[in-house]
Amino acid sequence: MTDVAEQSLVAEWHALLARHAAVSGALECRLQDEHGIGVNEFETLERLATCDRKCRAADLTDATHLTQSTTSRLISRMERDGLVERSMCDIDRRGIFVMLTAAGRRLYEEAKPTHRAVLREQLAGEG
Amino acid sequence: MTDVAEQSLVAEWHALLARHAAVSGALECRLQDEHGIGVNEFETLERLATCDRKCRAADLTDATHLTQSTTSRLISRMERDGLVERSMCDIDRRGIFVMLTAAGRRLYEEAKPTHRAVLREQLAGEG
DNA sequence: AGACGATACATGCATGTGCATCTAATGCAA
DNA sequence: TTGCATTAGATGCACATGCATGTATCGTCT
Repeated sequence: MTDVAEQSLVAEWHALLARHAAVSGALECRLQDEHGIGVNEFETLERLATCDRKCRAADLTDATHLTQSTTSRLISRMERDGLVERSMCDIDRRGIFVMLTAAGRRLYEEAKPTHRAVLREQLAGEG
Repeated sequence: MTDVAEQSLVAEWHALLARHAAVSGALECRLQDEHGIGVNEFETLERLATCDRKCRAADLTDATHLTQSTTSRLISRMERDGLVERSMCDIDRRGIFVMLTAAGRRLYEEAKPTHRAVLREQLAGEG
């Protein structure tokens, strides 16, 4: 690999880092300020809202790119805040289902326009 | 904005999230396993190595997309591990200079091929 | 010179994170 | 059926992170 090719690879990585930092930072601020949730909470709400209201914990791990343990605690925090509920998974009693509460669905609907607006601002003309 | 345009915006964001998670996750693993450092440590080493060996703390904050306090602690950890040194900044006594030690420079040179290899694997054919 | 807001960095504190591990349930094999 | 490796999720622990704030210095204005 030539030096110039390597440099462009590094530049691409730095661009990816910068874009991720910009978008997730902006989302984090706006979602926190306007709705009191973070990016991971929003992604979790969205996944649950578009998943027939019933979702395994492992599905949420995939959706958020977090680890299994972090997902477990995220669910706990959201449960504490009344946004989701855990329920026993009858087909596999090791697992759990996570479901949106009414408050969780309401918060998702409220936060969604903010989320989309930030994406429009941050990703404008770069698709 | 049409629904389809909104969906593509969301898809673009999710693609960015996935790419970031894949590349930074792979870098984190490989750099940790093979050299005992994380992505932020590597970016800091690289910045210092390509910056005439002298850098203000604030410059490192920019390079890593971290906050100021996190950067301060990152420098502390790297100083504890013998990779960098803090020195008084004579032109502005509020600030500090951060410099690579010989060990820090050696570690950077060792880790750089790993870093580039992971970028090649992860970013292949997507530039 | 003296006062005051701005800037650079450090730090106390609460919280988020991953790793390793634990428990319980599953599936498969003997 | 019993035994054992595997899987789902919870949790103890150490550590990283950000926010708010503290300290010292700088620059400017009077």
